[in-house]
Amino acid sequence: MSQDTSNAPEKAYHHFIHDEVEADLAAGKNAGRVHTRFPPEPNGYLHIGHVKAICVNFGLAQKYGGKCNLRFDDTNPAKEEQEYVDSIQHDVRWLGFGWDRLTYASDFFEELYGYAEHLVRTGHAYVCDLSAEQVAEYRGRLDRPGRESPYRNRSAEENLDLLRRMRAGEFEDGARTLRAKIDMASPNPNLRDPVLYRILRAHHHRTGDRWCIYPMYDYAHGQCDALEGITHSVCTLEFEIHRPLYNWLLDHLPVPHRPRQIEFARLNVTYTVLSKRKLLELVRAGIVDGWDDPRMPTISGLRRRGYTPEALRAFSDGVGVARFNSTVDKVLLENAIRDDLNRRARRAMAVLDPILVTLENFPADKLEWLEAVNNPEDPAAGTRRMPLTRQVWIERDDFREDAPKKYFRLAPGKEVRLRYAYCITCKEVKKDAQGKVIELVCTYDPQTGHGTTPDGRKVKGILHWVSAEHAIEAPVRLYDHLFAAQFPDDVPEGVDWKSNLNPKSLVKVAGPKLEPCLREALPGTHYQFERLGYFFTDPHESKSGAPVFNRTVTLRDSWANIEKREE
RNA sequence: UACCCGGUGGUGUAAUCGGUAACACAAGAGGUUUUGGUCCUCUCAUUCCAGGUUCGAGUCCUGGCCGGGUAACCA
Repeated sequence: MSQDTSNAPEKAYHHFIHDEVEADLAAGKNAGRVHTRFPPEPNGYLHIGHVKAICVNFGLAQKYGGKCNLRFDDTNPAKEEQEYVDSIQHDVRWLGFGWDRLTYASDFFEELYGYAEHLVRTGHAYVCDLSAEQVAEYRGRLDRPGRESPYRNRSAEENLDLLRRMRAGEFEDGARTLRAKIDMASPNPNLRDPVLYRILRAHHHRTGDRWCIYPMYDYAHGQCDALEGITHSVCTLEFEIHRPLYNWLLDHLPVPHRPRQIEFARLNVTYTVLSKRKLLELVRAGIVDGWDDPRMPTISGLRRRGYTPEALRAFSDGVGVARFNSTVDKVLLENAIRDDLNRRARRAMAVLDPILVTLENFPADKLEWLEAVNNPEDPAAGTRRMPLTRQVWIERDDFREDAPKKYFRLAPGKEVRLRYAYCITCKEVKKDAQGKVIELVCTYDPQTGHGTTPDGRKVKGILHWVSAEHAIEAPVRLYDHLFAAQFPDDVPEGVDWKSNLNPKSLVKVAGPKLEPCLREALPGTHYQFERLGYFFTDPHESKSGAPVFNRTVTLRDSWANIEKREE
């Protein structure tokens, strides 16, 4: 099992599945083996919810010196595609995990079919001629028992003949099914003679047109687990009610091994949706720019946004594993990436909404190079030099004509420091015809280099800036969460969940002014734009010498909190 | 309305055989700081309710209340 260890070791954590596994180990089960599997259906891209499932399954294998398979649950050819198979493998690897075996449920179609004949021969399954609607009707309701199918008591010989003819393609799609013979009165609907095989003429991404009958998830999953030697089949809570069927099948089949299903609560995160159906809808409707749009909660979207495998894994470990459905605050995800990038991202200056500052006592022909630290958290990152000239850009938000009480940035008559450079005092405000501030005339104090002041006066405000003469421009995209509502799914009857989309989830910055060193930013590089946030050069759209910056996440902004509170 | 599962601070998780509520994030207060970032310190719950067993209950029992899941020839 491979794992990226480029970062600090992740904190050890413990959850109830560890207890279960350890109890099995202590009881001497499975000859001390631990073997899990991550079983995605290749019908969409993996998202942050899968990150948790991946970390749990591969994590279990790592912790107990076991193995973990990647298994594609491809029993429904109508929905599954090779594109998804490829993206899933790529995402799992990128997250830092390597599987023991790569399998497909379809690898076992022949064995699965053999087991079906076994069930027929032993009188535990029958071919049913009821239509889908009739099956549903015969199944009864949640609070009412079902009725037995009139085909339930066919002889084993007849069933075997019909099953073989189903496989041979003698019947129309949907004409018959193979059903387990269990209990139509069971309070658990999964046990009311569940369908095991359906007739479906669809081209399968791996088996092509070899089969016209396909096993249902419930029938395939446990048997695949058994055939792969899986010891702990970890899945989400909604499969809990399927466990009796999972066990019933294993009880009635000559499987080589006995796996065990354990369920945990799937992950939910605020300000996003995590259902594949909805994500697909966003992609198909063109609301986002594909599965890897940086606003998508998909692994590929997060990657393009600038999230790192380490941050995603740390987030996953941090949310814990339990049997209680909960929704995690998205700030946990944001903090995970801030924490990681704080340590590794190089700093640079970028002014996104510029105002021109003219330093009236700075000679027009003077150019001064100032040393700036690349990463205060990592001395090995070294330093760089920034050019200072008579005119510089500063952030519009760093100037107020009428400064609020606790505002210690620039205002008329006030003094601030230009980071790594000198202290400046605002002398004059120039506006255009509409009253918009277009230029600030300031003086600089040449005695205030290197963070000092000659008289020891405190200058609290520190601004990022870029030389107007040297600034470069490049596309900068500010991403925010895709939905404006904390729980986008939570809409009243008849209201479209898409009405909760955040209209400002993507803002393209008009004329950013960037520090010249950023021109050389390579695709796929993390930066911190000081005082603003972490940015990532888009791996697809950046070209050498022409970077495109995606905002991964803003920096924590305690000033914004103060200002909000003061209102 | 049936069956199954669950309920610990604002959020998410902890708490060996029942032994006297921990951690992270958020929020608030303060300190350090040439990023209002980072970092450091402090503050913030009698564990859904009611009974019961016990020297002792978040952990066990009973009854309520609340939440989630389940009626695809989807996974």
